[in-house]
Amino acid sequence: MDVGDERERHRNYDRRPMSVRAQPVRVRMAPSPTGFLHIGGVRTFLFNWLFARHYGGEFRLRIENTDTSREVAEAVDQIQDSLRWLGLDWDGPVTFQLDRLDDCRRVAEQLVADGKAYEDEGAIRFRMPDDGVTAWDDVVRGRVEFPNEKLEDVVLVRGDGRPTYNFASPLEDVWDEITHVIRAEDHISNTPKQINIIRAVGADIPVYAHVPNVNGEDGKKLSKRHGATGVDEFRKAGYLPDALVNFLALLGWAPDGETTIMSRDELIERFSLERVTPSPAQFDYAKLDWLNGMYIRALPEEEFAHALILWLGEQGYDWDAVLVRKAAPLVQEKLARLEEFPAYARFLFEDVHPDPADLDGGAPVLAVAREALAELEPFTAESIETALRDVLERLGLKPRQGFQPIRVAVTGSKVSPGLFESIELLGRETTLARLSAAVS
RNA sequence: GCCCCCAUCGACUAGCGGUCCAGGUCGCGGCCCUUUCAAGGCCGUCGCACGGGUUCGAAUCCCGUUGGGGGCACCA
Repeated sequence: MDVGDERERHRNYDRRPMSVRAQPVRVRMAPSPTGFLHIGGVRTFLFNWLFARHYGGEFRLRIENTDTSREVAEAVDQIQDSLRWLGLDWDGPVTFQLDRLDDCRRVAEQLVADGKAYEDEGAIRFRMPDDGVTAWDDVVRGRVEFPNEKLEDVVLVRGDGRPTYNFASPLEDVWDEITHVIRAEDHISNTPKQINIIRAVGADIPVYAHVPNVNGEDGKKLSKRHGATGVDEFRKAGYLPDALVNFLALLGWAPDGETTIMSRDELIERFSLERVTPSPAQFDYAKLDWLNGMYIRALPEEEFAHALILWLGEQGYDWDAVLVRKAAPLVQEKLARLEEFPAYARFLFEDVHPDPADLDGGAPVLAVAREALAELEPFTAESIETALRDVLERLGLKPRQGFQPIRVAVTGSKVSPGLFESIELLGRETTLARLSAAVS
C-alpha cells in the first residue's frame, strides 16, 4: 500500500460520523510538571483539544511526574490555571504517572518472563527487533519508517524500580484507551520504540499524529530570549485568551487559505488533523498583537471594560473600577494588548508631570483654553470641542499646533486618548488646575 | 557520526498535474482620513531553495543536492 492510500485511509476514518466509528475518540495531553506551561506546548494542547471537541470525544490530562517534590505540586497547579485561563477544559480527573508505577513494574516483569525483556545491571531492558522496519501511518506526515537495527534496547525500568518515560507513557495510553496520540514532532523518534512496546504487551497501536514544532522568530526553538514563552507571561502582557487560542490554532493549521479570525466554536467545527502542516512554524509576535487588537476591538464595551478591570487587578493596580469603566471606551480602539492601557489612561488616576519641552511654548493657548473651559456649561466632550476649536480659531492656530500643548498639559503626554473625551472624563476642576500649572 | 522530519513572499499559510506569469492574512512602503497615537480605507512591495527526471503539461509526482530542525540517556 503506498503513502497516498494510507493517508486516504486516515482521512476516511476521521470523516466517518461518530455513530459508525468503533470507539469514540480519546486523546490526552501529558505534560511533565517541570514548570510553567510553555506556549509551544499549549499549541499541541490546543490541537488535541480541538480534535477531541470536534469529534465529541474525550480530552484527558495526565501528569507525567516521576517524583513528588513540592515544586511539582505547584507546577501542576500552574498548568491547570493556565489551561483554565485559556478555556481548554479536560475530561475526567487529572491522573498522575506516579500512581501507576507498580502496574508498570508488573508489566515489565511479565515481559521478562515472556522473554521480551531482560535484566541488565538491575534495570530491565526491552528486546527490540533486530531486523525489518517499524512503521506507522502518521496522520500529518504519511508513512514513517525506522529500520529496526537502529532501535536500541531501551530501559523499561530503572535500577531503582522507576519506569522510564518510553515505557510508562505508551502503557498509560493503552490503559487509558487513547485512540489518537497527538504530540509534537520531537517525539517522532520515540514512536517506533513505543510501538514495539505496545505490540509486546498485546495491545492495539493508537493513531499517531506528530504536529510541527513552534519556533522562535529566528527559526530556533522558542526560548526566553524570544520574549514571552510561558502562558502566564502572555496573560500578564494582556493578551485575550480567545485571541491567543485563535493565533495558536493558525500555527501549523489553516482551514483554507482565507480565514484567519475564528471563534472557538468555529475552530472546533473546522479543525481537522489532516490539514495540519508537517513543517515547523515560527511564532510571530507582531501578528499576535494584530489579532489581539482585533479581538479587543470586537469586544462589547462592557466586556472590554471587564477584561481591563480584571487585568488591572491581577497586575496590582488599585485604580477605581468606575473610572476604568468610563475610560475603557476611550482606548478600546487603540490597544493591541491590555498592558498598554496604563500608558494611555494613567493621567486619569495619577498626577501628571508634563515635560516643559513638550509644551512647546504653548502657554498662550493654555491660558486662553483655561479661560474658555472655566465657565463652560455643560462640560461635555462635544461642548469642550466647540469651545476649544473656537479658541484655536481666535488665536489663528492649526489644530495640531493648538491641541498638542493642551494635550501635554492635561494628560502629561504627547500621546493620549481623544482630547475632548479625556478632558470631560478628567473633570473641570482637575483640567483647570493642570492648565494653570502648565502656564506657570 | 548515525537515524528521522521538514522545505511556497520577511512571517503564518492556500495550492494535493492544466483554472497559478501563485491567492489570503500579518509585517513592510505609499496615499487618504485625522487633535496625538492608534484604528479604518485604498494602493503597492515580496515567494514556489537548487539540479535532474516523469509527463503533452509540475509549486504540485520521483530521485539527488543544499539548507533548516529533531532524536540517538537508568530525562520527559
